Amino acid sequence: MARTTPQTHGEILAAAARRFAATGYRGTSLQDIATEVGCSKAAVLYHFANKEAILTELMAPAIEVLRSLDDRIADQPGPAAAQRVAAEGFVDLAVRFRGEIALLRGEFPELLQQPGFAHIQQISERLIDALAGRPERAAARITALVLLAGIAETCGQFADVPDQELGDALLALLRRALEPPAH
Amino acid sequence: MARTTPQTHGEILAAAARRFAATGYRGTSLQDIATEVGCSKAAVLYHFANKEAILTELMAPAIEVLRSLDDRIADQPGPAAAQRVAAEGFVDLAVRFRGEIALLRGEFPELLQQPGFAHIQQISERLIDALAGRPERAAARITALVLLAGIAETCGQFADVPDQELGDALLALLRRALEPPAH
DNA sequence: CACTGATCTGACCGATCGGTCAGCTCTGAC
DNA sequence: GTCAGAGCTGACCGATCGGTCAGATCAGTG
Repeated sequence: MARTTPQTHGEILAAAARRFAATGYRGTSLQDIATEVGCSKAAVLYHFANKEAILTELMAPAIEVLRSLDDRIADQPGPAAAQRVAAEGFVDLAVRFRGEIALLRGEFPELLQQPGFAHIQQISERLIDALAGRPERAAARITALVLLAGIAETCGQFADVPDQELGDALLALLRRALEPPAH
Repeated sequence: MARTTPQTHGEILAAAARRFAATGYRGTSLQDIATEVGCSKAAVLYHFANKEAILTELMAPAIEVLRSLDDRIADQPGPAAAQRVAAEGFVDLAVRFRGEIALLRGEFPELLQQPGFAHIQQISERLIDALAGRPERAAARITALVLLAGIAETCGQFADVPDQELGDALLALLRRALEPPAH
């Protein structure tokens, strides 16, 4: 019965990803994950300090890319370049990590308030400003927020669309919808 | 101590709306609502059959408008007219009921699967097809879904924006972003 | 006055949650 | 052969959840 394999850690991650995608983070219990893996709930908590640690590890790669996108946007010389980099970078992020993003489906607000994700909210703010181009205009901010939230909320549903096709469609949408920055 | 007023029903509804808006449907317990009202949890369940019944009653007006919009879309002679009616009707719905929609923030997927909201999902499907204009094209469907989800997810955050301004911004966004139907 | 029905309460229920803990088993090093 | 430690288990914990129930309170009616 006892597992001699130290790969349980990875199996738990994979099982958690499947369960989170199916029923959400809150809607998935540690027992659900344990059952999917075929081990006890205590075994899950042997490999991870707590439930949030599983989510944090699953999201780590996506968060790292988001953080580097934030840096790249800050390095741009002007709002026009920042908007272009933000749009392309965010679409790339959404397409590449749409599986991971889907795990958070419908739980962004709550999860972003957890201690481990506090800085994500600030990055999102800057991303919205960059996308808006003219963040002082309410309409521009509304546009950027709708598009950001819409892509984040739905990209996980397009698991069967090829990366290239999805990326092209989203980028075309952003180019049509976003308002160009001033001057 | 005992309330002689039969207006508790309304007070519970108002309190539930506040709590749902603050912490979401799942994140709000019957005890939370009772505390906000200043009565016992049992009193809440005296006025409502169960927790879902509170949400159902809160959402009833918005759902009724959504249903009538669905009918109006079906009555249109062609895809171009259907797209126009869908866009204008959905924006109007989102603006007028952005308070109610905010209650569902981040819980659409789970809540739509509850028995009382089963038909909403089918209406949403038809709304997306109408907005897409050319639903046979993947890119058009992606665009429509992103915009629909984005507006639904964010409109509750614009409580301080006047109806007119928010409606204009959203409608302008849809007109820029949606692809015209074939003919 | 007695009675009724609407309103509301506190105590309680079973289920489930995230998390803890003592201890078992097996493997590899010495 | 012995021992340490990694991996894992089942039993258990306190908290919280939605929901139930018997009964208290009170207004209105006759």
